[in-house]
Amino acid sequence: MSDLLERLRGRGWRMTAQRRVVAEVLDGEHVHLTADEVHARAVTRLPEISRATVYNTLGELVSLGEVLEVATDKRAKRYDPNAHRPHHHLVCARCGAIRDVHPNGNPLADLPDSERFGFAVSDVEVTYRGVCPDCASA
Amino acid sequence: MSDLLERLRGRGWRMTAQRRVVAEVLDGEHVHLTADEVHARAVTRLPEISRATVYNTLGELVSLGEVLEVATDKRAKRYDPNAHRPHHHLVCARCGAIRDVHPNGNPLADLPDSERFGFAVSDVEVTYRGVCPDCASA
DNA sequence: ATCCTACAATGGACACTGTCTAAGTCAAAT
DNA sequence: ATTTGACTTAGACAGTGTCCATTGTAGGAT
Repeated sequence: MSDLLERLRGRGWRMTAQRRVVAEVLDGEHVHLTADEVHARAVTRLPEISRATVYNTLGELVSLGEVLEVATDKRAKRYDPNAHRPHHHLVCARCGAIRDVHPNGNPLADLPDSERFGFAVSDVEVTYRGVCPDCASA
Repeated sequence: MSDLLERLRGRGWRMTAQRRVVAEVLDGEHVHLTADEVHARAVTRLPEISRATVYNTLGELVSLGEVLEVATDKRAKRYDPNAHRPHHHLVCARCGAIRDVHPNGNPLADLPDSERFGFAVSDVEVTYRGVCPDCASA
């Protein structure tokens, strides 16, 4: 994710130890942490980082389009660093595990004009639910 | 929605003034209230109804399959009484207005086995986002 | 190398959403 | 009318997120 740090610096983002740590924590595939989980992991690397800073930084990353907010469970928002390849989510109904998925077709095209109520529809978010292999065998 | 009350009574649901009021508040099409909005409206009809009762009653209606929980915005859960006709949602990105929509096709079929990660996929939820006519003209 | 200053971080208070509990109340079966 | 167990209540509590005044600092200017 050093390319992320590069991109951000190129946009005039002021680099601080806290922001670097947050970006590092978010690195990887199939990462979908809540803000407090990000904070917990960040603290192990930078003990004095505050919760407010993590929230602020996550909010900025979302505004910059580098990270997506995901509302798959109905509790906390989760943050998904995989913002540059469009994808949807598959969530385990029991344990909450989340995988990124790429369905066929284009759901946007499946919403006829008669069902758009005059909206300018620009985006669609698909959440599949099921039971993951671990929970099924338990 | 008196048919709802009938159905519930038929299932041995004990009828109380509070439950009746909650069910009445939820009546209608394109209704997607948060729990506290339901409480606010219920209070106008039954001033002493408590927040806990509204939460309990909504939870029971969800368990009974009479009302759906919807997580379209990332704040509070919303409750959708339109549980008997499957549908998805179209949300205004500015004002949060929500409409029920019925897209073509079956998104479940669009998730190939190779993208299921061994999950037993049982459900899919589609949220379209855009700008509603009111917000577009403002 | 040092200084400045605007931007960032801190931490604690606050707000919102939702859950829980103990005690009181009431619908409905008898 | 009585009884009983389910329902309701009020308020405390927990988790998530926001805000603000203060303090600290990155990075450009000197």
